[in-house]
Amino acid sequence: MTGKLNLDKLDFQIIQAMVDNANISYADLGKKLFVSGGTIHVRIKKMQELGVVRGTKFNIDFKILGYDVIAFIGIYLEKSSLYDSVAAQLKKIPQIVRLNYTTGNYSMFAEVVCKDISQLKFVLHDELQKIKGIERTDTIISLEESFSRNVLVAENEL
Amino acid sequence: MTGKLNLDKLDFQIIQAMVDNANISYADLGKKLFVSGGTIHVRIKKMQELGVVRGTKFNIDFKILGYDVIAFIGIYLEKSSLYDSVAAQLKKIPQIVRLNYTTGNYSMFAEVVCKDISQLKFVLHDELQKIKGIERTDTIISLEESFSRNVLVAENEL
DNA sequence: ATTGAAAGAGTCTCAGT
DNA sequence: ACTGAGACTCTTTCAAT
Repeated sequence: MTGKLNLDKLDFQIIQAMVDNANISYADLGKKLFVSGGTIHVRIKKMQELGVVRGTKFNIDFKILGYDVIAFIGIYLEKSSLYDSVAAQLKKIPQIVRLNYTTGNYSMFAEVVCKDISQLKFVLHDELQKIKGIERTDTIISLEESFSRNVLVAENEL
Repeated sequence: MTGKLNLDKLDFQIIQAMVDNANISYADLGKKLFVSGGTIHVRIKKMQELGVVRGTKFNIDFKILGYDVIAFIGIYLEKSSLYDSVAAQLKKIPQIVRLNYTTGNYSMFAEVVCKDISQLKFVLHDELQKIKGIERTDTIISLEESFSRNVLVAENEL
């Protein structure tokens, strides 16, 4: 699936430099990596065409905005064939920001972001209980996020 | 903590427009929101000063790069006072991209991103077993990510 | 493939409202 | 607080290597 991407050291260096902060200019990044700004541009264009670079995103501090309650919900389904139907219903709940189909302790695993505990309670007691096909759920509340980072791409290639 | 942020409808509209794709220009975004490009600029500058907007990030498709094995690890500690020491050791494992201190089924909850199952096996069997203070772990492997999105900011304010 | 420079587009500032 | 225009910086293209 990954096909022949043929990325070299410079490509990975560009990804590493921009993945957490894309504010540096091509000219400055070129200086840092000992190539011209034009080369940085060509490489990024190539990676966009390959689909490796999808674009840029705003980096928002949701905590400051008041969204500081994070919880994980492990979901047991009555039958695993109910996955698609339950997933569609979970997607309608805006506080659920991520959903994975999993193997191990749970059939599905969701991440929830809320403004406060009462909103979380609402999601768990009101929204989730409405959904048919869920046998039971385990709630894991995050008291603190120790760290969150991107996978370090090409540890070996550099 | 969140203090008086005093963000209005326009600020939230800007966040919503830029959080998933920050490539639109201030002039074009201004047209869409019926204000001038200069106003968009002032608002974003204000939100950067407030710390709400941290900057921009490259949006990378890690799956295309070959990082397509995602797993979650629930960790039981021997004593919860070991949290800081265990967290410091987990941070040294590059495949662990996120760690939360949790209440509920587990003491800690980690997310792992690997290139393949054998790399995951290495993290679980070799790296994790070395760490003192971990009683046992549950591994939840993601077979498929149904969706992943940002929290919808200010559902009520808009 | 990379470079350096020119053209085009975007950001940033500011005087006026 | 918003606007529009000018100054400035960055991106993008391209001929030359």
